[in-house]
Formats: sequence, structure tokens, C-alpha cells
Amino acid sequence: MDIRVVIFEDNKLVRDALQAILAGTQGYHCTGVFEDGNRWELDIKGSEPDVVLMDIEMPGKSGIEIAKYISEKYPEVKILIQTVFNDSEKIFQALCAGASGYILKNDPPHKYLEAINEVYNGGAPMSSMVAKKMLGFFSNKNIVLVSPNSEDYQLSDREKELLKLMVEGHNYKTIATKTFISYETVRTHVKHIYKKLHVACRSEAIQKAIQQGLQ
Amino acid sequence: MDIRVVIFEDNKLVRDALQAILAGTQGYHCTGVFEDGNRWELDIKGSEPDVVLMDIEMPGKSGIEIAKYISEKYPEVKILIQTVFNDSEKIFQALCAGASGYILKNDPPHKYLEAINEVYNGGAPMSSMVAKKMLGFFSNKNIVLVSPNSEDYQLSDREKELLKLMVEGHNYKTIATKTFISYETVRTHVKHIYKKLHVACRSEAIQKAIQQGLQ
DNA sequence: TTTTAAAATACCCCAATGGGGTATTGGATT
DNA sequence: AATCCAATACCCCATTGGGGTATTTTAAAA
Repeated sequence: MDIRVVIFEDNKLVRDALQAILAGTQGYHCTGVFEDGNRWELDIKGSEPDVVLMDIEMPGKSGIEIAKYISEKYPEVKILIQTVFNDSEKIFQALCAGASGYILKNDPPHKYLEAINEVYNGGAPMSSMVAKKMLGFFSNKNIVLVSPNSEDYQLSDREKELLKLMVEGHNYKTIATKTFISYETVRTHVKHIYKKLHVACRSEAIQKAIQQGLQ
Repeated sequence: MDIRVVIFEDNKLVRDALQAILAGTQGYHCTGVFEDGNRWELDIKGSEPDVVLMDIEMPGKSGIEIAKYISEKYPEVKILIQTVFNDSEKIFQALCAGASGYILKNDPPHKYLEAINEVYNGGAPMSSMVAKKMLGFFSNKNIVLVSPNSEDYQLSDREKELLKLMVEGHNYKTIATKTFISYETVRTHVKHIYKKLHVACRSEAIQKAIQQGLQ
């Protein structure tokens, strides 16, 4: 059975080259080629890939985002991210995108095929340069990870609105002015927000809001 | 020129085996074998390694700690961490320890030699299993916070003491009682702490203190 | 050695914040 | 009809944070 491969790649030359390689190799079957991820859900549904070859530098939605969406909605689909990895910051984001493997853009075709085969069989191919960059990014850094428990704090719309204003740095008085309610009402809402978020002060609430993406 | 290799490994059998392999292979020279990291600084100074082969499961100080110390004090020394990686939590710590590569304990000898050679030449060997575990640790975690900086906030001893009491949950009054100084003096110190830490409230200061390990 | 800088101590004022209440009103659910 | 909840609003008071000023001691620099 052939490995069904889908390509997301904005550069037409690279796209065509990859498609040609897959077409010319036994065991691989390219079921879709897309130049951006704007219709990713339709694209995935229509092409039913085993492996997605994802470029992370694309116009519009970045490949990292698309990879995240795909791995959340279709966890059985393996994602192989290809990148130039010159930006050290992107490494970290890419790591969190839920990809199964990473490959360098200037790796030779046979490396691509190997990597596709490896992720398909449950492996985690990672070219040596990627591993090196990754280690460099983490070395001696004392990083603190915050994984979002994705709790539902059941904030009302009004509470979310006020929390957003707090995140933006406004104090009670200006929030009151902006929302056309009294200072005391703002305080009442904030108290409720704190209780629901299980926090005891402004900055904790703000951090939780940002981490959970409650903005 | 031979690659100077130093071994940290608590298991005598493994230790001797590794030493024997290195002794029997051209291009490698084992300049030190140690069963724990208690005298790591002396050990490193005396053996002048190019590459350190570090076991992370050791009695006393863990290999992760030792790796951190070595990579901070002797950044030119490459560190190759060997592990069984059954504990998913350790992956992250190991990542931050500043190692140049990771190898599995049940990898065959020739893999060890390859990996040593690779780190010596600036590479980042990482066995496929390690890469897989690593990716699994990060995948779909939506990790947000990366606060390294390890800045030196230049807190005085007294300020560190008061910050610790704040971390422990005491308020100004009890801190004043505990330290035999006045309430107002506690407040003065706290103000200074906030300025030095670049924070605006208690909980931010506490978080920063914990993250930076200022306790 | 004098000067300067800092750390540690202490107090002032006042605004902002947090926690505890109570209360009314208007929808939504039961 | 009764009940619950969100949104509104006010009360009191303790705690916290930011802005000062000031003295003493100790350490470093000129």
C-alpha cells in the first residue's frame, strides 16, 4: 500500500519538484498539493493523507498554525515539517505544533523520502541540524513551561470584556468610564472574575488570561 | 589527534565496558572514568576532556546537574548524555542541561563511538527514540511562557530574605514580626525588591522569585 | 583619609486594590 | 410562580503599592 502524502508549500518550484519526486518513486502517492493552508480542512478531507509535508514559511497562515490545527483535528495524520530553521524563535513554536518530524529544506530528495517513510512508521525523524538548533535553544535556559489545562472558567461575556480591559492595562476607574458602568460595579465584576479564575490579584488574573487565551 | 573522552557512570560493568571500547578503538582516548559527579570540577580539570559521556541516573548529584555545571564552567567541553529515558519529565530537564547530544543506553557500541565523534565535530547526535520522546513532550501543549534571562537582579541579602518570606505567603505585618524590624521598613525593602525585579505586585515578584530560583 | 555610595532602618501621605458584605433589577430556567 | 443568575451599585475596611524624606552604618572609591 502506498503512503498517501500531501504537500503544503508556497514555492511553486519546490512544490512541483516534491510532487515529481513522489510521483516517480514506488511506495509513495501524492494525493494533494496546496500552496497555502487557507482551506486546510477541506484539503485534508479531500486528500486523506497519511503524511503531510508542511512548509512553515508560507504567506497567510503559517505552517505551524496549520500543523497545530491538523494534529488537533486529525491526530492520526503524521506531519513532517520542513524548514530552513534560521529563526531560532520558530523552533520552539514548531516544536509545540504537534509535528512528528522535522526535516531541512536543503536536504536531498532521498532524505525526504526516508523521513516520510519514518514518520509513517511511527518514527520521529529529525535532521542533525534541527536537533542541534533545538538543543542550542534549550541549553542552559531555565525555561518555565506553562501548559494550558484548558479549563472552562465559565466567565460571562461581560466578565470576559472587563478581563480583556484589565489585560490591556486599564485600572478600575478607566474601565468604569470605558464600559459606562460605575467604579463599584467594575470592582464587583473583578471580584467575580478572581473567584472564577481562582486567583488573588490582578497580575495573576492577567497571566492566566493570556496563557489561556481568554483575550 | 585522539578525542579525549571522560566517562561519568555509576554502574561498574557499563563503566568498564565503555572504557574498554574506547581503549580498543583508534582515535579515541579515555582520560578519566568517574562513578559520580561529586568531584566533577577536579575531575574535569585533571582529565581535560573534549567530550564527556554522562549518565543521568546516578546516585547523589544527578547527571543533569553535573552536565549543567560543566557546560556553564567549561562551555568548550561537549557533553553527550546517555539515558534510558523512561521518565518523560527528565527529558525536559535534560534538554536544559546544555548537552550537545543524547544517546540511548542500549544503543550498540558503534553508535556510541559515532555519537562521540559527531559531538566532537560540532554535531548534535540524537537517537530517533529520544527525538520522538522529545517531540511527544512538546506536541500540542500550547506552551506559552519562556522566561530564561537568568538576570542578576542584585538583591541584597536582606532583600532576598524578605522575598523568601513573601514567597512563603507572609504579609507585611508577620514579616515585620519575624525579622524584628518595623512594618514600614518591610515596606521599604519590598519597594526596593519590586524595583530591582521590575515587577509591580506581590504575586509577580513571587513568580519571578520561584522561576529564577531566588529562594 | 575624606568622600561617596549602598544598604538597612523608619516614618509620612495617599491612591489603588482585594475581600467581606447587602441590594435591586431583569431575564432565563424550572 | 418561584428560583437562579448576570449585571448593576454601594458600604466598610485591611492590605498593598508608589511617592516622598531621613538617619545610621558599612563599604568602596577618589
